[in-house]
Amino acid sequence: MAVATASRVLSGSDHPVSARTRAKVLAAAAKLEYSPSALARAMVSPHSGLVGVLVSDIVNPYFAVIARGVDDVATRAGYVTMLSNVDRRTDTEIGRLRAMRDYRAAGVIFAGSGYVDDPRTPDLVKAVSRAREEGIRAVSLADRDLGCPTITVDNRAAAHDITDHLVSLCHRRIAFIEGPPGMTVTQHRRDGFLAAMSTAGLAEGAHCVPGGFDFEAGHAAAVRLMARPPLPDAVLAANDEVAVGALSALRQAGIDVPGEISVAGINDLRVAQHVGLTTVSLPLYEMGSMAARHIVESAQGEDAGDSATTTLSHRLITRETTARRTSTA
Amino acid sequence: MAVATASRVLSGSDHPVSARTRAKVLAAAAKLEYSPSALARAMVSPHSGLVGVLVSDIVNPYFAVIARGVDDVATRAGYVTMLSNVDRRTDTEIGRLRAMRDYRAAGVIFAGSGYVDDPRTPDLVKAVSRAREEGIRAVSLADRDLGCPTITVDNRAAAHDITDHLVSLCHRRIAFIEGPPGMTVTQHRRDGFLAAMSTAGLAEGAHCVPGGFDFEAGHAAAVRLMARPPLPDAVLAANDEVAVGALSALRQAGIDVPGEISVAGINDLRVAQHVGLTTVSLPLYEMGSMAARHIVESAQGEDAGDSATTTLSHRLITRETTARRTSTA
DNA sequence: TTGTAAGCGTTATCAG
DNA sequence: CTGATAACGCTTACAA
Repeated sequence: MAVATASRVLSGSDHPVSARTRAKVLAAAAKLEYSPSALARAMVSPHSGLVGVLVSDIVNPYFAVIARGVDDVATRAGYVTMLSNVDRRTDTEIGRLRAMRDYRAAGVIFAGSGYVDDPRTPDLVKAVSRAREEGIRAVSLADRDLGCPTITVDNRAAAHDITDHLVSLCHRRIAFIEGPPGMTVTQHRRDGFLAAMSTAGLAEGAHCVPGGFDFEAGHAAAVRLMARPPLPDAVLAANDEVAVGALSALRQAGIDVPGEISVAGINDLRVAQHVGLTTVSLPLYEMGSMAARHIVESAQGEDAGDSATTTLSHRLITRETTARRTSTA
Repeated sequence: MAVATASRVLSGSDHPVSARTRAKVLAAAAKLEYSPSALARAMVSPHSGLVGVLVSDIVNPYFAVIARGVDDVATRAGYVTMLSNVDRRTDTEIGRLRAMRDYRAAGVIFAGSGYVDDPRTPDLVKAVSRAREEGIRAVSLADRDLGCPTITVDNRAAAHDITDHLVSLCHRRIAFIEGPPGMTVTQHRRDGFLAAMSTAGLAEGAHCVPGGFDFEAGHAAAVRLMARPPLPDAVLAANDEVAVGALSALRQAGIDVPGEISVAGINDLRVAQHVGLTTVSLPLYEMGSMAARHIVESAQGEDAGDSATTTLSHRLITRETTARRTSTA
C-alpha cells in the first residue's frame, strides 16, 4: 500500500481505488487516528485552509459579530479562521496581512474602516495587490479603496434614514455625536445626517459634536451638551455604544428620555435591544459570512480580479428611546 | 549565493555569515519583498507559528476579552492566532482541536467551561493528551480536568465574596440566578453563594432560580421573581449580563435599585461599568495573555508535561446597584 | 564562511 | 487499479 493510495482515499480524490484497498486504508487511518498534515497539504495546494480576518478590536461587539460570521462559514467549509487585532493602525494591518500571506491564507478580510487621507493607505493597497497576485482573495467590509471586492452597507444612507425618522418625530434641533476623527465611516455618517437635515430644511438645527465610538465618548458628549443649554430635541450618535453612553448621562442627570429628548444610535448591537434603543440595524453577521463565502467559493477557481462593491441593506429599528416631540420649542 | 545562506540570515540563525554576504541577502530580500513561507518553515519546525483559541462564542464579551489577551501576546511573539467558536459543544471542541492539530499549532487554549458529567469529556481528554504527545501545548482557562495546565479563577470564592458583600449590607433573603444548567462554572458559583449564605446563618434566605448566561435569562428570572412576592433583599446573578437583564426588568417594573433591592453580577465586563453594577472583577485578559505566554515560552523547550493549576485572583467591585438594606423585613 | 543535499508530509504525474 | 517519484519551500546537518 503506497502513500499515494492512502492519499487518494483520504483526500477524496476521484482517482479510482478498489473498494477493498479503500477499506483497508480507511481502517488503518481510523486505528492510527491518523489525519493528514494540513501544513504539508498546504505546501502543494494553491492555498492553505486558512481564512484571515483583520479587526480593529475583537472586544468591540461590532467586530465580534463580523468575526462570528466569518468563522461560521469558514468552519463549515473546512477552513480555520485566523484573527488579528489591528487597533485601527494601518501599519499593523499591513503587518498582519503579511503574516497571513506567509501562511498562504485562502483570503483575508479587512473588517475595519479606514481613515480619510491616510498616508499609509497606498502601502496597504500595494500590499493587498501583491497578495492578490499570489492568489490570496481580499475582501473589504468598509468603504475604502483597497482594490479588492467590498461588501458593506451605505453608512450615509443609514444615518440619513434615522435622521429622517427623528425629523418625522418633529425634532428640529438635533445633535449628532460624531465617531472618531478622520475615519471614513465617521465622515459618511455625518454626511448622511447633515444631508437629511438639509433636505428637511433643518440645516440650522443640525449640530455636530465630537465623540468617538465608545460609551465614554457618548457619555462625555452628552455631559457637554447639557452644559450648554438648551438641550437639543434629539441626539443621534455615531453608533450604539455612544448612544448608550449619552443615554446614560442624560438619565443620570434626571432628563427624561424620550420624554424630553430622543436618543438614537446606529448598528443595532445586542446592547441596543437591551436598552430599547432606536437604531438602524446593519447586517454585520452577513457581511462577515458573505465575505468568507466569497473566499471559500472562489478559492478553487480563478480570482475574479474584480473590486466590485456589494452594498447590503440596513433597516430602521424603532424602540423606546425616541418619541414624538410634544413639548415647547 | 545559496538558498542555505539566505535562510541563515533571514531566519536569524547563529550560523556565521560574512557581513558582506548578509548585506547582499538582506538587500535582495528587501528588493524582492521576499518573506519566507511560514508553511514550509513549519514543515521543518517542531510547530507552526499558530496559536489556537477555542471559545464558546466570540460575540460573548467574556471570550472576546480572553481572545484579545491571547492575540496580543501571540502577535508580539511573532505568532498568528487561530480562533474557533465551539458553542459549548464538546464534540465541536474535539473537532476544532483536531483541525488546529492538523496545522501543528504551537498550542491551543480552551477558554470555555465544561459540563459536569459530560459523556464526551473523556474523548476530549484523550484528544488533548494525543495533541500534547505531538508537542502541542494545551491550556485550559476553566476548572475542568483536561489533563493540561489550567489558568483560572476561583469561581466559588468569587461568588462567596460577593455574597458576603451582600450580606454585609444587611441583606438576608438573597436570590441567586444560576448559569446554564450543568456547566461546571454554574455549579461552582452556586456553591460559593450557598456556602456564604450558610456560613452567615442565612441558609433559609438563600434562593436559587434557574437562569443562563445572557441578558434575556436575567430579565426572565427577575420577572419570575417579581411574580412571586415578596421580593428578595438582593439578587446575585451568575454573571454581569444576567445581572443587567435582571436590573432592567426590575427597573422597568418600577422597582428602585438599589433602594428596594440590590443587584450584583460576576465578571466585571464593560457593561458592568456602564450600568454601575456591583460585581467581582475577573482577570480575563490576563488569563488569555498568560495562557498564550505559556505556549510561546515553552514552545522552544520541552513541555513541562504538567497539569498544574494557576489560580488568578479576583476583586470585589462595589458600584451603585447595591446598597445597605434600610427598609422593612 | 559558503555550498550541497536530505528531509518534512502531501498531492499529482506518469508508469506499470 | 496501484505504485514510485517529483515537487512544494524551508532548515539543518555535513562537506568543502
